[in-house]
Amino acid sequence: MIRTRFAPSPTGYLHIGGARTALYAWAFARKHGGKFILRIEDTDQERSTDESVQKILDSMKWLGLHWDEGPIFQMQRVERYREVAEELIAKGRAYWCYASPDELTQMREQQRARGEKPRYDGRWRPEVAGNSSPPEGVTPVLRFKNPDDGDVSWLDLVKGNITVSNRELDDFVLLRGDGTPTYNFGVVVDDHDMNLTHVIRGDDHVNNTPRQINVYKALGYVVPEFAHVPMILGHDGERLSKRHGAVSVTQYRDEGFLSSAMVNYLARLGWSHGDDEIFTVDQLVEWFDLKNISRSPAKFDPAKLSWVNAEHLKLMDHAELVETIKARLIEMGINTEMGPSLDGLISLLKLRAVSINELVDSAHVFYRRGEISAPDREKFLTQEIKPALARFVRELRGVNWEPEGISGCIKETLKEFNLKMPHLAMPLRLFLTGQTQTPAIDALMCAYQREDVVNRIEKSLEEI
RNA sequence: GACCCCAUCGUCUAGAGGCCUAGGACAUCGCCCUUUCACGGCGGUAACAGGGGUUCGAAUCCCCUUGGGGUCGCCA
Repeated sequence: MIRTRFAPSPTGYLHIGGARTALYAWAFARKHGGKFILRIEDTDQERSTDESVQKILDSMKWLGLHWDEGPIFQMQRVERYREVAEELIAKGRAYWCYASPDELTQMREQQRARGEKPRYDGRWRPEVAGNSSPPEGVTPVLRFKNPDDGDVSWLDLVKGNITVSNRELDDFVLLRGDGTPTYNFGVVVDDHDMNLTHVIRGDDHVNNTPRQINVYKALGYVVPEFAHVPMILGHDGERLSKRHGAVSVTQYRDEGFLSSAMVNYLARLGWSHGDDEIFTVDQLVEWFDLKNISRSPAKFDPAKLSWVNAEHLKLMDHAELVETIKARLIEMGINTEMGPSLDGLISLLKLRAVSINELVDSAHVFYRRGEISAPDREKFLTQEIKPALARFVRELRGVNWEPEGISGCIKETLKEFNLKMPHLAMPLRLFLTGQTQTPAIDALMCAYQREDVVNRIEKSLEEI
């Protein structure tokens, strides 16, 4: 049984990069009929907040990344980490270190000054410190006794073979002064206890993996499979962060993006299934394979996300879309009964919109009597076209209320008065919406009730 | 600086030695459709980072260079 997890730290919102990693772990579990577990890594008491937990949960639910177990909070498992720590001490693979933070900072500065890689020098290893007595007033941390020689290597399911020399690793902290576990320790205990078979996580953890593998081995645990997913970069080629604009998942939701489009775009960013661009969540699950995850980092492209969203808008269930827009319009205090049929209107507008918000914006002008601007009035509503409009509205009463019928009526009037299309179409657009940019005038008029259109034109004519 | 990883159009990618005169998508440009704005249709510009090998043959394998990303915390 395949078991994967997503293990965010609740120190902010769920961003695009984290969401993609979660998506891959989720899709992999679903594809293989396994379980997907959510774990909250809240051992950093300073920065973790309940608010962040809620934001992350909300984002995942919105994306449809439902978890089978959890959320499991690490802070509720501190006893367990202590227990495993004791085990490590008993095995001679962990020891207490009394070096103060200042002392360590100084040590690293000196190493850097010498051009060396900053690393703990093992000054409190039993064989180094001997029986020297601990200094007063320092609460010790527990350190892992890393092997001195040899290599650590694993077959990464995304990146292939990776090897790191133990000489590059130092004795990292397992337990902080306050007894809470550090990331590299908690992760191993949890991933083992939760029977995870595949650890799918961000690229930034590649360097932590050899340390963790050493802990697995020291404890006699089975080492899981690892798959390190490359980061998502901003347009400038640097790691995606707040200064790159919208990077939180919920922000895209609030801007009117569809979760199906978000999932589609995120999945496609750094993963491929041939030339397929637009697909559903079900297709993603069916097609998903770690082998097809790209090994290099990808740049986030908002323009393509917009295109994907527009495509999903067209694909989405129409009735559901209409309901969504209707709810939003009602929220704005707009009565959708007074005006064109929303169903028909959305059919026209959704072909040109990128997001739900844009659709709401473009739809709402059809339900309020838009003021015609002075320049538009002067340009399009001239005395010359008044007779043509008067004639047109009379004819309108008798036409077949279909785009073809209306269009025929427009053309006949144009011919009779020797006018061009804009002479009629622009005033009609203004009468109905106050706007000059609308969908095709015949289809648009058809979305309204005939009586409504006739009344509006007649009333407007009086004002010319 | 040290270590790890990566490298095909501006961007996301297809490509697992001959199917590649390198395909698709977004973006961009042009034309058509439309006497509104879009959508749509058609077409164009545009890439194997460089240098060495291996091979009858290399975008695909190896090495070096260059470039990019990541990591070096009592953050995760």
